[in-house]
Amino acid sequence: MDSKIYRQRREIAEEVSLPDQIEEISKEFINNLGRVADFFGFNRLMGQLYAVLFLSPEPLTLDDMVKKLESSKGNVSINIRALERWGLVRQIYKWADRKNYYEAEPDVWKAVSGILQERERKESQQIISSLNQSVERLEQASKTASGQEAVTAQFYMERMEVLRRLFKFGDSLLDMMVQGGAVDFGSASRLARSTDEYKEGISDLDELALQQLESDQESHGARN
Amino acid sequence: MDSKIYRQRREIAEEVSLPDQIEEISKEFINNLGRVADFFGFNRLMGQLYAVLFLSPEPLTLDDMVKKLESSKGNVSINIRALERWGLVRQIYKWADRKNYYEAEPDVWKAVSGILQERERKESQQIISSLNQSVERLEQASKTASGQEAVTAQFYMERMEVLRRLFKFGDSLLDMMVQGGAVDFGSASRLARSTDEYKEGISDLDELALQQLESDQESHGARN
DNA sequence: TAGAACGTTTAGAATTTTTTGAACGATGTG
DNA sequence: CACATCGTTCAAAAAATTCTAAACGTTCTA
Repeated sequence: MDSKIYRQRREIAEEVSLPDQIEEISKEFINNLGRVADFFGFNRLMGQLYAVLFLSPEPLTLDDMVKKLESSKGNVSINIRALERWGLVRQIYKWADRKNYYEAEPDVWKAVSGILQERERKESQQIISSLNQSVERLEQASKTASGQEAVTAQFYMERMEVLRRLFKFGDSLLDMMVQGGAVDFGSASRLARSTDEYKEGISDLDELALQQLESDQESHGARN
Repeated sequence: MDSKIYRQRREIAEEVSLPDQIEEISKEFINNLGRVADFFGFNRLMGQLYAVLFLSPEPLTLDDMVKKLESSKGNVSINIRALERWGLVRQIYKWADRKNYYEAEPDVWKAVSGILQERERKESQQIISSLNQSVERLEQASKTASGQEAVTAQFYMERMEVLRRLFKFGDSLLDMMVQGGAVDFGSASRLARSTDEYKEGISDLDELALQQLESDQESHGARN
Protein backbone atom coordinates (compact mmCIF):
# COMPACT_ATOMS: atom_id res chain seq x y z
CA MET A 1 0.00 0.00 0.00
CA ASP A 2 2.63 2.49 1.07
CA SER A 3 4.89 1.52 -1.75
CA LYS A 4 2.07 2.24 -4.16
CA ILE A 5 1.58 5.74 -2.90
CA TYR A 6 5.26 6.34 -3.06
CA ARG A 7 5.41 5.04 -6.58
CA GLN A 8 2.61 7.26 -7.73
CA ARG A 9 4.26 10.27 -6.30
CA ARG A 10 7.48 9.43 -8.01
CA GLU A 11 5.70 8.99 -11.27
CA ILE A 12 4.27 12.44 -11.14
CA ALA A 13 7.53 13.98 -10.18
CA GLU A 14 9.83 12.12 -12.52
CA GLU A 15 7.77 11.17 -15.54
CA VAL A 16 5.82 8.01 -16.08
CA SER A 17 7.33 5.14 -17.96
CA LEU A 18 5.42 4.09 -21.04
CA PRO A 19 4.48 0.62 -19.88
CA ASP A 20 3.19 2.10 -16.65
CA GLN A 21 1.19 4.64 -18.51
CA ILE A 22 -0.38 2.03 -20.72
CA GLU A 23 -1.04 -0.12 -17.70
CA GLU A 24 -2.80 2.77 -16.03
CA ILE A 25 -5.02 3.41 -19.04
CA SER A 26 -5.93 -0.23 -19.15
CA LYS A 27 -6.84 -0.16 -15.46
CA GLU A 28 -9.10 2.79 -16.00
CA PHE A 29 -10.82 1.01 -18.83
CA ILE A 30 -11.31 -2.07 -16.71
CA ASN A 31 -12.84 -0.06 -13.93
CA ASN A 32 -15.08 1.75 -16.33
CA LEU A 33 -16.54 -1.45 -17.65
CA GLY A 34 -16.96 -2.54 -14.07
CA ARG A 35 -19.13 0.47 -13.45
CA VAL A 36 -21.04 -0.07 -16.64
CA ALA A 37 -21.79 -3.64 -15.67
CA ASP A 38 -23.01 -2.46 -12.30
CA PHE A 39 -25.15 0.15 -13.92
CA PHE A 40 -26.74 -2.46 -16.12
CA GLY A 41 -27.59 -4.72 -13.25
CA PHE A 42 -24.73 -7.16 -13.55
CA ASN A 43 -21.88 -6.86 -11.13
CA ARG A 44 -18.59 -5.09 -11.15
CA LEU A 45 -16.48 -8.18 -11.60
CA MET A 46 -18.35 -9.31 -14.67
CA GLY A 47 -17.63 -6.03 -16.38
CA GLN A 48 -14.02 -6.12 -15.31
CA LEU A 49 -13.57 -9.63 -16.58
CA TYR A 50 -15.01 -8.73 -19.93
CA ALA A 51 -12.72 -5.71 -20.06
CA VAL A 52 -9.63 -7.72 -19.27
CA LEU A 53 -10.41 -10.20 -21.99
CA PHE A 54 -11.40 -7.50 -24.40
CA LEU A 55 -8.00 -5.88 -23.98
CA SER A 56 -6.09 -9.09 -24.35
CA PRO A 57 -4.76 -10.15 -27.75
CA GLU A 58 -4.60 -13.76 -26.61
CA PRO A 59 -7.12 -15.78 -24.66
CA LEU A 60 -6.52 -15.90 -20.93
CA THR A 61 -6.81 -18.56 -18.28
CA LEU A 62 -8.71 -18.36 -15.03
CA ASP A 63 -5.50 -17.76 -13.14
CA ASP A 64 -4.43 -14.99 -15.47
CA MET A 65 -7.61 -13.19 -14.62
CA VAL A 66 -7.37 -13.93 -10.93
CA LYS A 67 -3.94 -12.35 -10.92
CA LYS A 68 -4.94 -9.38 -13.02
CA LEU A 69 -8.01 -8.49 -10.99
CA GLU A 70 -6.71 -9.65 -7.61
CA SER A 71 -9.83 -11.64 -7.01
CA SER A 72 -10.35 -15.20 -5.90
CA LYS A 73 -10.48 -18.20 -8.16
CA GLY A 74 -13.98 -19.10 -7.06
CA ASN A 75 -15.30 -15.68 -7.76
CA VAL A 76 -13.75 -15.48 -11.18
CA SER A 77 -14.93 -18.97 -12.00
CA ILE A 78 -18.52 -18.12 -11.19
CA ASN A 79 -18.55 -14.83 -12.99
CA ILE A 80 -16.74 -15.98 -16.08
CA ARG A 81 -19.35 -18.65 -16.52
CA ALA A 82 -22.08 -16.09 -16.16
CA LEU A 83 -20.42 -14.14 -18.93
CA GLU A 84 -20.33 -17.27 -20.99
CA ARG A 85 -24.04 -17.82 -20.54
CA TRP A 86 -24.66 -14.29 -21.73
CA GLY A 87 -22.60 -14.98 -24.81
CA LEU A 88 -20.15 -12.26 -23.88
CA VAL A 89 -17.22 -14.57 -23.47
CA ARG A 90 -16.28 -17.80 -25.13
CA GLN A 91 -14.03 -20.64 -24.27
CA ILE A 92 -11.01 -21.60 -26.28
CA TYR A 93 -9.56 -25.07 -26.12
CA LYS A 94 -5.88 -25.56 -26.71
CA TRP A 95 -4.32 -28.74 -27.80
CA ALA A 96 -2.78 -30.80 -25.02
CA ASP A 97 -3.57 -28.15 -22.48
CA ARG A 98 -5.92 -28.83 -19.64
CA LYS A 99 -6.43 -25.20 -18.90
CA ASN A 100 -9.47 -23.33 -20.13
CA TYR A 101 -8.80 -20.22 -22.09
CA TYR A 102 -11.30 -17.47 -22.50
CA GLU A 103 -11.72 -14.64 -24.94
CA ALA A 104 -14.20 -11.80 -25.14
CA GLU A 105 -16.79 -11.63 -27.86
CA PRO A 106 -15.16 -8.92 -29.94
CA ASP A 107 -18.34 -7.84 -31.66
CA VAL A 108 -19.71 -5.63 -28.96
CA TRP A 109 -22.88 -4.90 -30.83
CA LYS A 110 -23.64 -8.56 -30.93
CA ALA A 111 -22.90 -8.77 -27.25
CA VAL A 112 -25.19 -5.92 -26.37
CA SER A 113 -28.06 -6.96 -28.56
CA GLY A 114 -27.84 -10.43 -27.15
CA ILE A 115 -28.40 -9.00 -23.71
CA LEU A 116 -31.20 -6.81 -24.93
CA GLN A 117 -32.88 -9.79 -26.45
CA GLU A 118 -32.37 -12.18 -23.59
CA ARG A 119 -32.83 -9.92 -20.66
CA GLU A 120 -34.43 -6.58 -21.30
CA ARG A 121 -36.99 -7.94 -23.69
CA LYS A 122 -37.96 -10.77 -21.44
CA GLU A 123 -38.48 -8.34 -18.64
CA SER A 124 -40.57 -5.96 -20.71
CA GLN A 125 -42.67 -8.75 -22.11
CA GLN A 126 -43.47 -10.04 -18.67
CA ILE A 127 -44.67 -6.63 -17.60
CA ILE A 128 -46.68 -6.19 -20.77
CA SER A 129 -48.34 -9.52 -20.38
CA SER A 130 -49.22 -8.78 -16.79
CA LEU A 131 -50.61 -5.39 -17.74
CA ASN A 132 -52.63 -6.94 -20.51
CA GLN A 133 -54.25 -9.33 -18.11
CA SER A 134 -54.92 -6.61 -15.60
CA VAL A 135 -56.52 -4.30 -18.10
CA GLU A 136 -58.64 -7.12 -19.38
CA ARG A 137 -59.81 -8.10 -15.94
CA LEU A 138 -60.57 -4.52 -15.07
CA GLU A 139 -62.59 -4.20 -18.21
CA GLN A 140 -64.67 -7.15 -17.13
CA ALA A 141 -64.95 -5.86 -13.61
CA SER A 142 -66.07 -2.42 -14.65
CA LYS A 143 -69.05 -3.95 -16.39
CA THR A 144 -70.53 -5.80 -13.44
CA ALA A 145 -69.43 -3.18 -10.97
CA SER A 146 -71.68 -0.67 -9.33
CA GLY A 147 -71.06 3.07 -9.17
CA GLN A 148 -67.97 3.72 -7.10
CA GLU A 149 -66.25 0.50 -8.04
CA ALA A 150 -66.87 1.01 -11.72
CA VAL A 151 -65.25 4.42 -11.47
CA THR A 152 -62.21 3.00 -9.75
CA ALA A 153 -61.88 0.16 -12.21
CA GLN A 154 -62.18 2.61 -15.07
CA PHE A 155 -59.51 4.85 -13.61
CA TYR A 156 -57.08 2.01 -13.00
CA MET A 157 -57.70 0.79 -16.49
CA GLU A 158 -56.84 4.08 -18.09
CA ARG A 159 -53.71 4.50 -16.08
CA MET A 160 -52.49 1.01 -16.73
CA GLU A 161 -53.21 1.40 -20.38
CA VAL A 162 -50.84 4.35 -20.53
CA LEU A 163 -48.06 2.31 -19.02
CA ARG A 164 -48.87 -0.61 -21.22
CA ARG A 165 -48.34 1.55 -24.25
CA LEU A 166 -45.07 2.80 -22.95
CA PHE A 167 -43.76 -0.67 -22.35
CA LYS A 168 -44.94 -1.84 -25.70
CA PHE A 169 -43.11 0.98 -27.31
CA GLY A 170 -40.00 0.14 -25.33
CA ASP A 171 -40.30 -3.45 -26.32
CA SER A 172 -40.66 -2.57 -29.99
CA LEU A 173 -37.68 -0.33 -29.68
CA LEU A 174 -35.63 -3.17 -28.29
CA ASP A 175 -36.82 -5.35 -31.09
CA MET A 176 -35.74 -2.77 -33.62
CA MET A 177 -32.33 -2.63 -32.05
CA VAL A 178 -31.95 -6.35 -32.19
CA GLN A 179 -33.46 -6.98 -35.58
CA GLY A 180 -32.44 -3.76 -37.24
CA GLY A 181 -35.04 -1.22 -38.23
CA ALA A 182 -35.96 2.40 -37.81
CA VAL A 183 -37.77 4.28 -35.11
CA ASP A 184 -39.28 7.71 -34.98
CA PHE A 185 -39.25 9.09 -31.49
CA GLY A 186 -41.32 12.06 -32.47
CA SER A 187 -44.45 9.99 -32.42
CA ALA A 188 -43.30 7.91 -29.52
CA SER A 189 -43.46 10.74 -27.08
CA ARG A 190 -47.19 11.08 -27.49
CA LEU A 191 -47.84 7.41 -26.94
CA ALA A 192 -47.43 7.66 -23.25
CA ARG A 193 -48.90 10.98 -22.32
CA SER A 194 -51.47 11.37 -19.63
CA THR A 195 -54.84 9.82 -20.24
CA ASP A 196 -56.75 12.98 -21.02
CA GLU A 197 -54.36 14.24 -23.61
CA TYR A 198 -53.86 10.78 -24.89
CA LYS A 199 -57.45 10.26 -25.86
CA GLU A 200 -57.42 12.95 -28.47
CA GLY A 201 -53.67 12.96 -28.82
CA ILE A 202 -53.25 10.07 -31.19
CA SER A 203 -53.27 11.66 -34.58
CA ASP A 204 -53.28 9.96 -37.96
CA LEU A 205 -49.52 9.92 -38.15
CA ASP A 206 -49.01 8.62 -34.67
CA GLU A 207 -51.64 6.03 -35.24
CA LEU A 208 -49.68 4.78 -38.19
CA ALA A 209 -46.41 4.60 -36.37
CA LEU A 210 -48.10 2.86 -33.51
CA GLN A 211 -49.73 0.27 -35.67
CA GLN A 212 -46.51 -0.44 -37.41
CA LEU A 213 -44.88 -1.08 -34.10
CA GLU A 214 -47.67 -3.20 -32.79
CA SER A 215 -47.94 -5.42 -35.80
CA ASP A 216 -44.24 -5.97 -35.69
CA GLN A 217 -44.62 -6.83 -32.07
CA GLU A 218 -47.30 -9.40 -32.64
CA SER A 219 -45.44 -11.07 -35.44
CA HIS A 220 -42.82 -12.02 -32.92
CA GLY A 221 -45.26 -13.93 -30.86
CA ALA A 222 -45.65 -11.69 -27.86
CA ARG A 223 -48.94 -11.81 -26.09
CA ASN A 224 -51.11 -8.94 -27.12
CA MET B 1 -50.29 -15.22 7.75
CA ASP B 2 -52.55 -18.21 8.16
CA SER B 3 -55.64 -16.10 7.72
CA LYS B 4 -54.25 -14.90 4.44
CA ILE B 5 -53.80 -18.39 3.10
CA TYR B 6 -57.25 -19.30 4.25
CA ARG B 7 -58.69 -16.24 2.63
CA GLN B 8 -57.04 -16.98 -0.65
CA ARG B 9 -58.33 -20.46 -0.68
CA ARG B 10 -61.81 -19.26 0.09
CA GLU B 11 -61.59 -16.78 -2.73
CA ILE B 12 -60.84 -19.46 -5.22
CA ALA B 13 -63.56 -21.69 -3.93
CA GLU B 14 -66.34 -19.21 -3.43
CA GLU B 15 -65.80 -16.37 -5.87
CA VAL B 16 -63.88 -13.20 -5.27
CA SER B 17 -65.64 -10.01 -4.39
CA LEU B 18 -65.14 -7.19 -6.83
CA PRO B 19 -63.34 -4.83 -4.49
CA ASP B 20 -60.96 -7.64 -3.55
CA GLN B 21 -60.36 -8.42 -7.16
CA ILE B 22 -59.56 -4.82 -7.97
CA GLU B 23 -57.37 -4.62 -4.93
CA GLU B 24 -55.47 -7.66 -6.09
CA ILE B 25 -54.90 -6.22 -9.53
CA SER B 26 -53.63 -3.04 -8.00
CA LYS B 27 -51.22 -4.99 -5.81
CA GLU B 28 -49.85 -6.78 -8.79
CA PHE B 29 -49.31 -3.52 -10.58
CA ILE B 30 -47.52 -2.07 -7.59
CA ASN B 31 -45.23 -5.03 -7.36
CA ASN B 32 -44.53 -4.90 -11.05
CA LEU B 33 -43.37 -1.33 -10.86
CA GLY B 34 -41.27 -2.33 -7.89
CA ARG B 35 -39.49 -4.84 -10.04
CA VAL B 36 -39.10 -2.38 -12.86
CA ALA B 37 -37.53 0.15 -10.53
CA ASP B 38 -35.14 -2.50 -9.30
CA PHE B 39 -34.29 -3.46 -12.83
CA PHE B 40 -33.48 0.13 -13.65
CA GLY B 41 -31.16 0.54 -10.71
CA PHE B 42 -33.50 2.29 -8.35
CA ASN B 43 -35.02 0.33 -5.55
CA ARG B 44 -38.20 -1.61 -5.11
CA LEU B 45 -39.87 0.89 -2.84
CA MET B 46 -39.39 3.78 -5.21
CA GLY B 47 -41.23 1.92 -7.91
CA GLN B 48 -43.95 0.87 -5.54
CA LEU B 49 -44.45 4.40 -4.32
CA TYR B 50 -44.75 5.71 -7.82
CA ALA B 51 -47.24 2.98 -8.59
CA VAL B 52 -49.38 3.73 -5.56
CA LEU B 53 -49.54 7.39 -6.47
CA PHE B 54 -50.07 6.63 -10.12
CA LEU B 55 -53.14 4.59 -9.23
CA SER B 56 -54.57 7.15 -6.89
CA PRO B 57 -57.09 9.69 -8.15
CA GLU B 58 -56.26 12.02 -5.28
CA PRO B 59 -52.88 12.97 -3.86
CA LEU B 60 -51.76 10.93 -0.88
CA THR B 61 -49.99 11.70 2.35
CA LEU B 62 -46.92 10.03 3.75
CA ASP B 63 -49.03 8.03 6.14
CA ASP B 64 -51.35 6.88 3.41
CA MET B 65 -48.39 5.39 1.63
CA VAL B 66 -46.90 3.94 4.79
CA LYS B 67 -50.15 2.14 5.42
CA LYS B 68 -50.57 0.99 1.83
CA LEU B 69 -47.08 -0.40 1.46
CA GLU B 70 -46.58 -1.48 5.06
CA SER B 71 -43.27 0.26 5.22
CA SER B 72 -41.85 2.65 7.78
CA LYS B 73 -42.33 6.38 7.76
CA GLY B 74 -38.62 7.05 7.53
CA ASN B 75 -38.22 4.80 4.57
CA VAL B 76 -41.12 6.29 2.71
CA SER B 77 -39.96 9.79 3.49
CA ILE B 78 -36.52 9.14 2.06
CA ASN B 79 -37.73 7.43 -1.05
CA ILE B 80 -40.54 9.82 -1.83
CA ARG B 81 -38.06 12.64 -1.80
CA ALA B 82 -35.82 10.74 -4.13
CA LEU B 83 -38.77 10.39 -6.48
CA GLU B 84 -39.32 14.10 -6.18
CA ARG B 85 -35.75 14.84 -7.15
CA TRP B 86 -36.19 12.68 -10.22
CA GLY B 87 -39.28 14.63 -11.16
CA LEU B 88 -41.43 11.53 -10.91
CA VAL B 89 -43.55 12.79 -8.10
CA ARG B 90 -44.68 16.22 -7.07
CA GLN B 91 -45.92 17.75 -3.91
CA ILE B 92 -49.36 19.22 -3.48
CA TYR B 93 -50.11 21.78 -0.82
CA LYS B 94 -53.56 21.98 0.66
CA TRP B 95 -54.96 24.97 2.38
CA ALA B 96 -54.83 24.86 6.16
CA ASP B 97 -53.37 21.38 6.13
CA ARG B 98 -49.95 20.74 7.49
CA LYS B 99 -49.70 17.41 5.76
CA ASN B 100 -47.77 17.01 2.53
CA TYR B 101 -49.66 15.45 -0.30
CA TYR B 102 -48.00 13.78 -3.22
CA GLU B 103 -49.06 12.85 -6.70
CA ALA B 104 -47.32 10.97 -9.49
CA GLU B 105 -46.22 12.70 -12.63
CA PRO B 106 -48.95 11.36 -14.93
CA ASP B 107 -47.00 11.85 -18.13
CA VAL B 108 -44.90 8.75 -18.02
CA TRP B 109 -42.99 9.61 -21.13
CA LYS B 110 -41.85 12.81 -19.52
CA ALA B 111 -40.90 10.86 -16.44
CA VAL B 112 -38.85 8.36 -18.38
CA SER B 113 -37.11 10.81 -20.62
CA GLY B 114 -36.21 12.87 -17.61
CA ILE B 115 -34.42 9.89 -16.17
CA LEU B 116 -32.74 9.13 -19.45
CA GLN B 117 -31.50 12.66 -19.65
CA GLU B 118 -30.38 12.99 -16.06
CA ARG B 119 -29.00 9.59 -15.39
CA GLU B 120 -28.34 7.40 -18.37
CA ARG B 121 -26.89 10.18 -20.45
CA LYS B 122 -24.65 11.41 -17.69
CA GLU B 123 -23.31 7.94 -17.24
CA SER B 124 -22.69 7.39 -20.93
CA GLN B 125 -21.01 10.73 -21.33
CA GLN B 126 -18.64 10.02 -18.50
CA ILE B 127 -17.59 6.80 -20.11
CA ILE B 128 -17.23 8.42 -23.50
CA SER B 129 -15.11 11.17 -22.11
CA SER B 130 -12.88 8.72 -20.33
CA LEU B 131 -12.54 6.63 -23.47
CA ASN B 132 -11.70 9.72 -25.49
CA GLN B 133 -8.90 10.58 -23.16
CA SER B 134 -7.59 7.05 -23.13
CA VAL B 135 -7.58 6.74 -26.90
CA GLU B 136 -5.84 10.05 -27.18
CA ARG B 137 -3.16 9.13 -24.70
CA LEU B 138 -2.64 5.81 -26.37
CA GLU B 139 -2.23 7.54 -29.68
CA GLN B 140 0.52 9.66 -28.18
CA ALA B 141 2.09 6.70 -26.51
CA SER B 142 2.15 4.59 -29.62
CA LYS B 143 4.29 7.21 -31.33
CA THR B 144 7.12 7.34 -28.84
CA ALA B 145 6.85 3.67 -28.04
CA SER B 146 9.21 1.01 -29.22
CA GLY B 147 8.21 -2.25 -30.90
CA GLN B 148 6.27 -4.33 -28.44
CA GLU B 149 4.77 -1.41 -26.61
CA ALA B 150 3.64 0.29 -29.77
CA VAL B 151 1.85 -2.87 -30.78
CA THR B 152 0.08 -3.07 -27.44
CA ALA B 153 -0.89 0.57 -27.50
CA GLN B 154 -2.19 0.17 -31.00
CA PHE B 155 -4.26 -2.83 -30.04
CA TYR B 156 -5.74 -1.18 -26.97
CA MET B 157 -6.55 1.83 -29.05
CA GLU B 158 -8.46 -0.10 -31.64
CA ARG B 159 -10.44 -1.98 -29.07
CA MET B 160 -11.32 1.07 -27.08
CA GLU B 161 -12.30 2.86 -30.24
CA VAL B 162 -14.90 0.18 -30.91
CA LEU B 163 -16.43 0.65 -27.51
CA ARG B 164 -16.26 4.38 -27.83
CA ARG B 165 -18.34 4.19 -30.97
CA LEU B 166 -20.88 2.00 -29.30
CA PHE B 167 -21.30 4.35 -26.40
CA LYS B 168 -21.54 7.33 -28.68
CA PHE B 169 -24.26 5.61 -30.56
CA GLY B 170 -26.05 4.80 -27.35
CA ASP B 171 -25.72 8.35 -26.21
CA SER B 172 -27.10 9.68 -29.49
CA LEU B 173 -29.93 7.27 -29.20
CA LEU B 174 -30.76 8.57 -25.77
CA ASP B 175 -30.60 12.06 -27.09
CA MET B 176 -33.02 11.16 -29.85
CA MET B 177 -35.40 9.73 -27.33
CA VAL B 178 -35.29 12.81 -25.23
CA GLN B 179 -35.31 15.40 -27.96
CA GLY B 180 -37.41 13.50 -30.46
CA GLY B 181 -35.87 12.29 -33.69
CA ALA B 182 -35.41 9.21 -35.78
CA VAL B 183 -32.88 6.43 -35.67
CA ASP B 184 -31.95 3.73 -38.10
CA PHE B 185 -30.65 0.68 -36.33
CA GLY B 186 -29.64 -0.97 -39.54
CA SER B 187 -26.55 1.16 -39.71
CA ALA B 188 -26.02 1.09 -36.00
CA SER B 189 -25.19 -2.55 -35.92
CA ARG B 190 -22.08 -2.06 -37.97
CA LEU B 191 -20.79 0.74 -35.85
CA ALA B 192 -19.56 -1.53 -33.19
CA ARG B 193 -18.29 -4.54 -35.01
CA SER B 194 -14.87 -5.94 -34.38
CA THR B 195 -11.93 -3.87 -35.45
CA ASP B 196 -11.02 -5.78 -38.59
CA GLU B 197 -14.45 -5.75 -40.07
CA TYR B 198 -14.97 -2.27 -38.87
CA LYS B 199 -12.14 -0.82 -40.88
CA GLU B 200 -13.69 -1.65 -44.19
CA GLY B 201 -17.17 -2.02 -42.80
CA ILE B 202 -18.24 1.57 -42.81
CA SER B 203 -19.92 2.04 -46.13
CA ASP B 204 -21.19 5.25 -47.62
CA LEU B 205 -24.59 4.88 -46.08
CA ASP B 206 -23.34 4.01 -42.66
CA GLU B 207 -20.87 6.81 -42.84
CA LEU B 208 -23.74 9.17 -43.41
CA ALA B 209 -25.80 7.90 -40.55
CA LEU B 210 -22.80 8.02 -38.32
CA GLN B 211 -21.96 11.57 -39.18
CA GLN B 212 -25.49 12.64 -38.61
CA LEU B 213 -25.38 11.16 -35.19
CA GLU B 214 -22.02 12.62 -34.35
CA SER B 215 -22.82 16.12 -35.43
CA ASP B 216 -25.98 16.01 -33.45
CA GLN B 217 -23.95 14.83 -30.54
CA GLU B 218 -21.48 17.66 -30.72
CA SER B 219 -24.14 20.29 -31.07
CA HIS B 220 -25.29 19.38 -27.60
CA GLY B 221 -21.97 20.21 -26.13
CA ALA B 222 -20.69 16.76 -25.28
CA ARG B 223 -16.98 16.34 -25.25
CA ASN B 224 -15.84 14.83 -28.48
C1' DT C 1 -0.44 -45.08 -7.35
C1' DA C 2 0.78 -40.70 -5.32
C1' DG C 3 0.59 -36.27 -6.26
C1' DA C 4 0.10 -32.06 -9.01
C1' DA C 5 -2.80 -28.96 -11.76
C1' DC C 6 -7.18 -27.24 -12.66
C1' DG C 7 -12.03 -25.79 -12.24
C1' DT C 8 -16.23 -25.97 -9.42
C1' DT C 9 -18.85 -25.70 -5.35
C1' DT C 10 -20.12 -23.99 -0.96
C1' DA C 11 -20.26 -22.34 3.85
C1' DG C 12 -19.67 -18.40 5.93
C1' DA C 13 -17.21 -13.73 5.97
C1' DA C 14 -17.30 -9.18 4.35
C1' DT C 15 -19.54 -5.53 2.20
C1' DT C 16 -23.35 -2.92 0.50
C1' DT C 17 -28.08 -1.75 0.42
C1' DT C 18 -32.39 -1.28 2.47
C1' DT C 19 -35.33 -0.80 6.40
C1' DT C 20 -36.65 0.24 10.97
C1' DG C 21 -37.63 2.86 15.01
C1' DA C 22 -36.71 6.27 18.02
C1' DA C 23 -35.27 10.97 18.66
C1' DC C 24 -35.77 15.46 17.19
C1' DG C 25 -37.29 20.02 15.38
C1' DA C 26 -40.91 22.54 13.58
C1' DT C 27 -45.60 23.85 13.48
C1' DG C 28 -50.05 24.12 14.98
C1' DT C 29 -53.96 23.68 18.84
C1' DG C 30 -56.48 23.99 23.19
C1' DC D 1 -47.53 26.53 27.87
C1' DA D 2 -48.48 21.53 27.44
C1' DC D 3 -49.52 18.54 24.03
C1' DA D 4 -50.41 16.57 19.43
C1' DT D 5 -49.15 16.13 14.59
C1' DC D 6 -45.99 15.80 10.93
C1' DG D 7 -41.77 15.06 8.38
C1' DT D 8 -36.78 14.32 8.67
C1' DT D 9 -32.64 12.30 10.27
C1' DC D 10 -29.65 8.80 11.76
C1' DA D 11 -27.74 4.85 14.24
C1' DA D 12 -28.42 0.33 14.31
C1' DA D 13 -30.72 -3.92 12.51
C1' DA D 14 -31.92 -6.74 8.76
C1' DA D 15 -31.50 -8.33 4.25
C1' DA D 16 -29.25 -8.95 0.04
C1' DT D 17 -25.21 -9.26 -2.56
C1' DT D 18 -20.53 -10.24 -3.40
C1' DC D 19 -16.33 -12.42 -2.16
C1' DT D 20 -13.04 -15.70 -0.05
C1' DA D 21 -10.86 -19.82 1.10
C1' DA D 22 -10.98 -24.43 1.71
C1' DA D 23 -12.73 -28.87 0.24
C1' DC D 24 -13.55 -31.66 -3.53
C1' DG D 25 -13.74 -34.20 -8.04
C1' DT D 26 -11.33 -34.84 -12.38
C1' DT D 27 -7.70 -35.39 -15.25
C1' DC D 28 -3.12 -35.74 -16.17
C1' DT D 29 1.94 -36.90 -14.92
C1' DA D 30 5.80 -39.10 -12.84
